[in-house]
Amino acid sequence: MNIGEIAKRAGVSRSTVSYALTGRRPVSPETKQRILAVIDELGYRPNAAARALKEGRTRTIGLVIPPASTRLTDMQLGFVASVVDAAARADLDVLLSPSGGEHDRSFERVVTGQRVDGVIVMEIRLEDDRVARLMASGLPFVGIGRTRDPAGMSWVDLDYETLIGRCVHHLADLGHRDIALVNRSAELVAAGYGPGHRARAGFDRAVADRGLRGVAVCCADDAQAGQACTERLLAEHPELTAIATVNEAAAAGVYHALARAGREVPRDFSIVGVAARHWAENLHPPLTAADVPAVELGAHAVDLLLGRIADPAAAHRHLLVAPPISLRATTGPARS
Amino acid sequence: MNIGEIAKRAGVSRSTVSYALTGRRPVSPETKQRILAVIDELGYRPNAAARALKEGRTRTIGLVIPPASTRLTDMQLGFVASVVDAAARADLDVLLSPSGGEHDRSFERVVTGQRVDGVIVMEIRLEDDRVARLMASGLPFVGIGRTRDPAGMSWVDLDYETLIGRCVHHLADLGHRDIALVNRSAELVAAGYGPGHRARAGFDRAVADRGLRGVAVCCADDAQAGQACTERLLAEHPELTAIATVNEAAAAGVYHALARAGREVPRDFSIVGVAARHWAENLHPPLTAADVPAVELGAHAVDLLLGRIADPAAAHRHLLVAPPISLRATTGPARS
DNA sequence: CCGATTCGTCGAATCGGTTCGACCGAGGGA
DNA sequence: TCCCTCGGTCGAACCGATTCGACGAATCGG
Repeated sequence: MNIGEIAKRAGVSRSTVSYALTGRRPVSPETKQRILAVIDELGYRPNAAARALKEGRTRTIGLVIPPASTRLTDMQLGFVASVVDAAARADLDVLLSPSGGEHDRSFERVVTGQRVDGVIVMEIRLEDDRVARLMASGLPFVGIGRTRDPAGMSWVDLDYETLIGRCVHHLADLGHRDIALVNRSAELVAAGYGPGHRARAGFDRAVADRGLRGVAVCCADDAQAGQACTERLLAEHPELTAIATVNEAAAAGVYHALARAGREVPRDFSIVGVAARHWAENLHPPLTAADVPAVELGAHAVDLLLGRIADPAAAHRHLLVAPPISLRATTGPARS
Repeated sequence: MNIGEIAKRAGVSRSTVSYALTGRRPVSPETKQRILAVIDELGYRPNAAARALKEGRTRTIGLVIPPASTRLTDMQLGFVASVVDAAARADLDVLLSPSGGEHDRSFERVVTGQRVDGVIVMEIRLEDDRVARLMASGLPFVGIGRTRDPAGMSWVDLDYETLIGRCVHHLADLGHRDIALVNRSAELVAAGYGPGHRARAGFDRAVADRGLRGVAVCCADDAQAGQACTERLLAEHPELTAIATVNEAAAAGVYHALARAGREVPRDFSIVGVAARHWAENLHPPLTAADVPAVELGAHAVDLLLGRIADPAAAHRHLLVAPPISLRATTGPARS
């Protein structure tokens, strides 16, 4: 089932079979026909390893994901799905590499074993070893997320700073004066997780700009934490009338805590966030939120990566998106 | 940066470098030391394609997932994560292949291009082309899920029939006489999706065994559909006092419809299901459910696959699990 | 009508590893 | 002392593709 077998059965040389398949040199119609017939009959496919060895590229990209121990959020899942999808459209395969935790052998294999033509890295920290490692290795890569100083890399990212700013302005426009930010988990923020820091910065700035009173808290990524966190918030700051959140996994808990506290949304209390559209729509009532365009970001990341693979010396590019807030059912005027 | 370069700098032949690395022939301590020093200095890693070509195996497994267009459920995500994790522990890489839809080129590449040593296939249908294709190809594979007649394959699966039977018995024990099954989507069931069919069969049997009145409906995989579906159910069958469900994504909608209908859970109405633990615990109130042991199933699938790769002629094995129902807060005695 | 292209094909080299057979020297048993 | 074994190493073959140089035949321009 290799190219030699095909050549023998078609009565030609191995190189002719290769040329018939790649079209890189002319082959007579009759010969080509004969070769293709044999290939079809035997179900032959070129051996990927042999081809990769000779061509020096694998037609595979790596996708570096957080380790399985940390559950993927709905948003992250959206990135994975869209990257896989976009790669499939470009006839690329995707090799998964959990990084962080104990799985750094996997990351090393992917980076250094010439297994992939390029890498997409998710969940980038403000200071990120993996980015440094990739830069040193010279392997083309694109970040979904960016480091503190991303000048030397290509990336796509959500503009959390602007996004949360918009959320705050939206609430301020509705008359809210006392608002809270429910951020991602304290561990993530402490570890230098970019979205956490940027959301905080955007919140602080917008609150100052509008002369509001703001309180920011961290919250683990699940509904229980969201509930506990909101209950504490309401107890310590009864004057609050609105919450902005970047923690989609906690949102259901926020709702629940408000309901138990007798605050009806959006009549007594407003919530606005950043979340996957699917997620926002499935909450009750549907969450007013900036819808994360995961499909667009993932596809763009693949595009950028293909560009870097084609020309590793080209200038770096990036995409920073700030999708508009979709008005759903969780924000309303502040009660005076 | 190839083995020849290492050999030259260490002053030995290429084969000696290879033996020093693999240990398949003795190498003197001094020589080995020298070689390792050079390797360390240059950061050399064997080229994966060359090794795969010569050895005839890739140290990579394929994971065939549903196409991105169909959102992964929390449970499916759990399988993916656990497979990736288990594979990483065995120093295997995972190649993702979305199958179905328009991405069958990806599936073909994986199966036929000798890119992987074996494949794990998720979301198997009662009649499944991919399984037939894999059997014909001779590539080792393991199903997460199984066909109607899975004798010729290795697989792991959840015993939905038993599981739903247990749910029904649990409800019957609590005195419920009129119960409904909220199944997966009509499209999935029509397409021969095993869990849908087996859940239905288990429901029907248990209902008959206990002399209950049961009604089974299909429901799309999201909260909105769950709500609509439950509202219809309550309108058409006001006598219902309990729901059993295998549709974790719809559960939040079921809750909401019940709340809007003024049925308090578990006082007026009971719900029991099959879901990821994480999911069940994050609902309010926490769902009484059989917790899907995704980690165990995924790890076992990888084990089975490694077994088949090691000995493709060995007898097929499988694992059918029916985890016990975790009592949480959504079932109570029927009000008489 | 002849030299220069072009077409169609072949053989051989190559990619970077692993592995087999062979060789040399040292040590052990008879 | 001789022969055999074994440790340690080398050179060459091989895995299955792509690609380069070469070569005969057909075609084209002048």
